[in-house]
Amino acid sequence: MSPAPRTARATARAELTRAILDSAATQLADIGPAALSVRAVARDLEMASSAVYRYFPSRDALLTALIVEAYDDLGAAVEAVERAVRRGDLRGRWRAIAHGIRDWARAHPHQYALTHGSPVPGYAAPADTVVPATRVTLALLTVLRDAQAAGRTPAAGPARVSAAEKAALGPVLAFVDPPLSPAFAVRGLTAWATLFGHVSLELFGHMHRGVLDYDTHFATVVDQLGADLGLG
Amino acid sequence: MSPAPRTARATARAELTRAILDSAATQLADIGPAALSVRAVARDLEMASSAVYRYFPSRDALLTALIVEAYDDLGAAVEAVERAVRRGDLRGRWRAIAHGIRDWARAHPHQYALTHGSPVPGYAAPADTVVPATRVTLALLTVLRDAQAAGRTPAAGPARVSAAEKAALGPVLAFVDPPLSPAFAVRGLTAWATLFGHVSLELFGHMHRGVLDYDTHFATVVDQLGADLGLG
DNA sequence: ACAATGACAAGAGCAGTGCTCTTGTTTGTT
DNA sequence: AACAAACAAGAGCACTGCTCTTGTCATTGT
Repeated sequence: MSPAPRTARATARAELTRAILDSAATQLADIGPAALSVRAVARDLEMASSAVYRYFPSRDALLTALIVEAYDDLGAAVEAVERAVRRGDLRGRWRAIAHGIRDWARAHPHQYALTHGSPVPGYAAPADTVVPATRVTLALLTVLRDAQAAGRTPAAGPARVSAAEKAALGPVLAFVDPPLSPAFAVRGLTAWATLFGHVSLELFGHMHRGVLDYDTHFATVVDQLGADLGLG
Repeated sequence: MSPAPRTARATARAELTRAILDSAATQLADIGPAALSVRAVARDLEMASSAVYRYFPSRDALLTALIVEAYDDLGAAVEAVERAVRRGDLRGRWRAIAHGIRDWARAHPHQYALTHGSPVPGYAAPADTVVPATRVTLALLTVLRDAQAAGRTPAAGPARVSAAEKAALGPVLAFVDPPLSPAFAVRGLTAWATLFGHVSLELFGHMHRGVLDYDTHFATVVDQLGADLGLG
């Protein structure tokens, strides 16, 4: 993370690192994470496979870099569509985030599988990935915070949240400032799970193809969740 | 699927097939699906790797068999806990199903990843898997049907379901008899997505470890969904 | 009872993988 | 100019899924 001197060698290294990532990203989008091969990347760049290991110490490290990029790409996409909505239009912002997630996932199924599918076996997501992974969660929580600040309250649901659950929520409440009320947080986390559950079930082929019109149904669910959250 | 003659050869084949599946299942639970190796299975059974291919034409076929077994295992586990609840206790049945899914997933994380995680790359789930995959969905829909028959109605949510959404729901309504009302189906599908979304986010490490007490929070969410469904 | 047929196990082998080690070259620093 | 670090390339190891060939056994038809 140091500024890296602008020597010929340093710029060459930076360029090659990017080239490796780009080639890997292309392969990832084409054939999926498990079939990603450092030898194939090396072939694509017309270099020796052993040379790639000078830039990424292992295949997993390369995969990790791709995961970080995917999270960032998703985060940027969601933030972009959400930013385009008038601040006061809480329902619109919620809709933008929800559909933004699904649209991105459908456009980048392999990346979505990498970030939100089963973790690559024998591979534990390193710390580098958690910060970029937070971006869309933060966008969602921010909308909830604004809703709370605007005096909205979750429409339905158990009136009061048990003390145990309040404790269970813990630091989640303080992810935004001012902190979320437990009731809002519970509904918010539920909506979050519903969103990703829906996208996962759709993308991973669990909603029997042809039996359901995803576009329509997802829109219905999103609006329902929005209503549950008291956004409109 | 033919009754298979009871010759010495046939029984030997059946036994070896089972032995292969058992060894593969053990490996799967240990090291995950991607690391599952037919050569390792062959080593475990002290046979030539090429001999395994006489029983399963490819590694994917072996994986498919394991997926079917996993779905059946999950289905059986959920049905077992649900059956233990008094029929009239709709909320209890719902809770049993929900917690049954999560408990099974936590006890068999690799199997869960196989069934509900990202599909193994370059691998499309064949038709054999869809029937066993339906078991838990059917259990959930049956509870909803019974709730509907008992006069319950979804607590919250948009009063009426749009015509487009009714059409989108399509055959899902008729999965049980008598068919589900659209309002119930929407809520039910949403709850279904929330359930699996929650379990996936928890198991795949997206809910920041330590920040949330899963046991308590999941119970809260389940009860909230139950209330949304009008089950108590 | 015998011979033909099919199922089977085993081994060698191919093409591919991640990764390491060694060798020789280029670049940047003192 | 001298030295050290960074680099590319190649060979090689151990592994993978899978195929093909060879030889053996059980089952079946005559």
